[in-house]
Amino acid sequence: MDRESYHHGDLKQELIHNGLLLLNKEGIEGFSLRKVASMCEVSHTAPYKHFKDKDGLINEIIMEVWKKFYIALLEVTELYPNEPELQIVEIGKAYVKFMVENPEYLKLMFLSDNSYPIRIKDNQLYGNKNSSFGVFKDSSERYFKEINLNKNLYMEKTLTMWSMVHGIAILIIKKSIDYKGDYLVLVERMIKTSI
Amino acid sequence: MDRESYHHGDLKQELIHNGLLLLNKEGIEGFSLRKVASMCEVSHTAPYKHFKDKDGLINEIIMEVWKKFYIALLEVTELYPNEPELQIVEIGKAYVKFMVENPEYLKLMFLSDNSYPIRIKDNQLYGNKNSSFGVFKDSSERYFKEINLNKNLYMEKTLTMWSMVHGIAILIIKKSIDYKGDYLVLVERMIKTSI
DNA sequence: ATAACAAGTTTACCGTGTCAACATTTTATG
DNA sequence: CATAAAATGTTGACACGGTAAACTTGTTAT
Repeated sequence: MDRESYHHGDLKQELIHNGLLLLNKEGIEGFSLRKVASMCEVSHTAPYKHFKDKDGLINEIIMEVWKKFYIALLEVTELYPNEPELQIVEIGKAYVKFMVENPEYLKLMFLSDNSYPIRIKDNQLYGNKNSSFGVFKDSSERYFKEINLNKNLYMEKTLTMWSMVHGIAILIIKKSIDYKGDYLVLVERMIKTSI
Repeated sequence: MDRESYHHGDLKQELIHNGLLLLNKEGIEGFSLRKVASMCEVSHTAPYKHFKDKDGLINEIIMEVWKKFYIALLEVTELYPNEPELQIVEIGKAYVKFMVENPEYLKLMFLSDNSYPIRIKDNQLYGNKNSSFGVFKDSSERYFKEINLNKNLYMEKTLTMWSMVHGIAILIIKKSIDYKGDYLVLVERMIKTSI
């Protein structure tokens, strides 16, 4: 203990921050509470004053990742306001790019149940505005309106494309696809095919 | 030790078998080599005579799961020989059904890299005959031939649909979709939309 | 001023993965 | 057939990691 003050100041945030670093470096397998604590230079049980247990910390880290993801998608849509078709393609590419650049994130997000589930009712989709899917749904439905698509097909089409982007990202990350080209080009072709 | 013979007989297979049971019961988090060993009534280090380490056992279990999956997909295609369109829909449904019935499997298969990656070369897909994707690709390409689809589109279309099925399965398992209906009906609609 | 609370630390315990050394059975070789 | 080697078990020990309990130090409120 050579901290100037006994109390740390903002340990909770620092634990989340360092936890994310550790996860990126060592993956979920190499992640341990004790390592994170030591990165913050506190004793190995200090985290328990801020999180119920290991999962408590991990869950907060995951929420952080979801937020980063949501922001990444939102940012690209804002680059092309009023061009929903372009937005859709760019969201798909941003999605894959995000996952390829942070392969560990996918595992993380995959660990916990999504806190903003997509609701389907009466053949209609309800996505939370603040969710990544919400961002996608907006663009998608604006595009469908633009091309005068039959409203009955909105749900299937949107869900199909979202699933597709979801799926292709996973195939790429999991190295289930062996492709010697730019994945983003592939994603673009796939989205345009299914649009 | 109250086994009649010192040697077990077929410990390796029994470890895989019990390991799969344990994974289904407790999930990957609750899985431990020592528990599996005790299920087989051997000492906690006996597994090391058959597997390099914990991952060694888990990997063999995962291969087992991939095999079950492949067989499940193959079986439904054999129900509808010479009806590639139906096959495609049924493969999609079987895929989702398999994952919904065994949610733990998805996590497992997701853990390791796929040993039969889909190769893309010169705008053409190469999937191993003995892989789940291979089964799908066959039906898909037969269908495209049937409807005289432009050959240049085979790759995108097939990959798009496979990704879509992949994605929807994950959305459902992860409870990212909140839908009060039969998921298989939803999957069927989605596939028919994108076909 | 001081009691209550928040946020640290130390210690201890248990479960787990894994290594090394030893035991028993089976198989191969002269 | 005998016996050495290989295969397959067991025991014991160790380090790591999660977590609970008891204790300490600082901060805040009365």
